[in-house]
Amino acid sequence: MFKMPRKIEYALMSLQMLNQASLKRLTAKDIAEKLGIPLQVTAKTMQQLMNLGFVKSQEGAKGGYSLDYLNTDISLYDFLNKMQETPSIVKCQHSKIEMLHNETYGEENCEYFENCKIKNSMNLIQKKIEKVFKETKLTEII
Amino acid sequence: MFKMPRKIEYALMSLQMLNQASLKRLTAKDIAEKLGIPLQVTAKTMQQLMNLGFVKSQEGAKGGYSLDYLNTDISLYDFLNKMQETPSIVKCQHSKIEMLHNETYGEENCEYFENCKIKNSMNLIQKKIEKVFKETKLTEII
DNA sequence: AGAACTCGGATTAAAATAGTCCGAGTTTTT
DNA sequence: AAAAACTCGGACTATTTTAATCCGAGTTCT
Repeated sequence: MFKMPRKIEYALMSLQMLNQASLKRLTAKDIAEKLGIPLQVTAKTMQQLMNLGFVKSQEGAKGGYSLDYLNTDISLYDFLNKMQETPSIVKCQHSKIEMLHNETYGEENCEYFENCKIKNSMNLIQKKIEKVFKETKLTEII
Repeated sequence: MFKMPRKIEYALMSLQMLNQASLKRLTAKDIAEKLGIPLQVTAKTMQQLMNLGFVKSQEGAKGGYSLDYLNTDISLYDFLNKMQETPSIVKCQHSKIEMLHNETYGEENCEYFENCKIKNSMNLIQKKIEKVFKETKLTEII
């Protein structure tokens, strides 16, 4: 349990490679081959990173991706959020996070919410987990 | 991401209810109805908790379950392990944990292991997550 | 014009998770 | 002794989530 989605791993590994390449541009193919990740998957990942502003892209021949250093100085927590991933150990915690994103979830997101006697404890753990991700900087990883 | 399996939630909620019932025995049906969890699922959960020694069972009419206080004084981390759940944020971390259980996994459990440049950072985060679960006692939750 | 790229929607495959079914055994009650 | 009220546990099915692929289109360099 508690596995990160592969798309997050792919994103982090790709960002790391771009960071090491410094100003040099790398194509999705370059990255895919060096890491051993399927090209199509890498391409998709790069596009998402592009849309979120973590990398800059250059289309066409001689094109490729380079790191956008301006936007990498954030916490892993914020990075995950931007990648549409929210670390939430139980459903009722997830709904709280989603609400920040203006989704229409209530705490009743969990069908057991009313009779649940462990939610306070879960909330405590949730906070500690969040703390770990908030304390970790993206730049420490890549 | 990072959701706990429902079977863990069910187990914790059930243990909490048994704890509150103190010495009184509760049937799977009692627990299922009060919590709103399907009976079959609750029954399965209770059996697992029984096999692991967290609860004592009495078969037949007037039977049911009661908490085995002797075995509840452990960390949430150990509880999860016994329930066959290992909090591991990435595959290569998971393999390490599995090895403690004498499974035949290597670090190559992850196909990207060799070229992966983020595994050290992931390991650091993994350790912090583990710490949270090791510091939390089962008795604090139930 | 052609080669080498990125863009992004749509689809499909695979895996993990959750829930159900059902026959059997045990203990109390009538 | 039979019925009722339970637990036991294997096998199965459904659902959801996650991962991977397909493919037509647009951009830039040579």
